[in-house]
Amino acid sequence: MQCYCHHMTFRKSESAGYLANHMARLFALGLQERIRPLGLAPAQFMTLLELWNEENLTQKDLVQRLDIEQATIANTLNRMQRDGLITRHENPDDRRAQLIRLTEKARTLREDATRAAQAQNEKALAGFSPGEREAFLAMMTRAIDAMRR
Amino acid sequence: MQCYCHHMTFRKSESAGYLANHMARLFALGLQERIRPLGLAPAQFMTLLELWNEENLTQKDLVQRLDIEQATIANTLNRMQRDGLITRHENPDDRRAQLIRLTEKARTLREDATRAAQAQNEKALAGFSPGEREAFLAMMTRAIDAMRR
DNA sequence: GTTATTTAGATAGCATGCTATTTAAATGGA
DNA sequence: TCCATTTAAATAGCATGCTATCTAAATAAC
Repeated sequence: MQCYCHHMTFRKSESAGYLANHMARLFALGLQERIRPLGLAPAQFMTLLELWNEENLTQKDLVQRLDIEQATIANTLNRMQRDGLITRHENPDDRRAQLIRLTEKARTLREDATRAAQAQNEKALAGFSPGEREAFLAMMTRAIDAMRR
Repeated sequence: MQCYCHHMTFRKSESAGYLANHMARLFALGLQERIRPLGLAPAQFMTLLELWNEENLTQKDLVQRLDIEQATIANTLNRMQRDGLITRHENPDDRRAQLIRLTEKARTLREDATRAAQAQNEKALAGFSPGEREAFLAMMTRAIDAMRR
C-alpha cells in the first residue's frame, strides 16, 4: 500500500492548456487533410489569409498580424515561394525589407481553401448552438488576450 | 476600383481553428518558460503526466492516452531518456514492447511542474468565473470529441 | 559626416508534431 | 509446423513553431 495523498491532482482533461493543445492538433490535422488536395499546408493557409486581404506586406507586417516569430514566417514564406504561391519584390523605401505578393495560382485558391477551413470549423462546432459558438470564440479570444500580456 | 464582392469573408478572429492554434501556441510558450528551469519541455511534461499516474506503460499505451502518433512519442521518449527522465525496460510478456519507467529525478519534478502548469492555466483564465471555466473546458472537450470522429 | 544603435531579414539549431516505411516479434490459419 | 498477417517500435523525412545569432541597411547621436 503506497501513499499518494501528497501528490497534486492534475487531470489533463481539466487543464485548459492540455485541451487547447489537443484541440489545436485536431484542427490542424483536419484542415491539413482538406487543403492538401489544393497543395496547401496549414501555416501556408494562415499566411494566405493575410495576403488575400492585402498584398505587398513585409515579413514584419506578417509577424505582427499572425503573432509568430520572424524566423517562423521566413521559413513559411520560403516554402510558399518554393511552391509557387508568392513572389518577393524590392521595397523602394527600404532595401532591407521585401514586399510579398501572391501568384495568380495563390489567388485562385482563395475560395476552395476558405471553404475547406469553414468545413473544418463546422465539424468541430457541429453540436454548438449559435450562442455557444459566439461564447466559445469570445472565451478563446479572452484567453489569448490574457496570455499575450 | 476593384470588385471584391465575390470573395468569401473569412475573418481569422472568428475562426475557431485559427483561435485554437493561436491559443495553443501561447499556452505552450508560457508553459515552456515556466518549466524550463526544471529542465522540462511541454511535450515531456505531457508525457510525465501519464507516467506520474502510472509507470510501466508502453509506447502503445502512451499513444492511446495522449492521442498522438507512435513516431511522436518515440522521439519524445528518446529526448526524455537523453535528459535522464525515463528508463526503458524489457517486457517479459512481449519482446517487441518496452516498459517505460521514471527516474527518481522525474518523480521529484512532479510538484513543481504541476504547479507551473496550473499557474499558466490560471494566467489564461484569470478573468473567467468558475462557471465560465467549466463551460470553456466543456466546450473544448466537445470540439475535440467532434473532431476525433 | 562619421560612428553607434536599431531594425529587417537570413540562417543555424532544436522540439514537437505528422506520414510513410522498415524491422522484428507475436499471432493466426493452413 | 509453417507461412501470412498483424503489431510494437525505430527511423527517415518533412512542416511548423521556437530561440539565438548574423548580415546588411536604416536611423540616431555625436
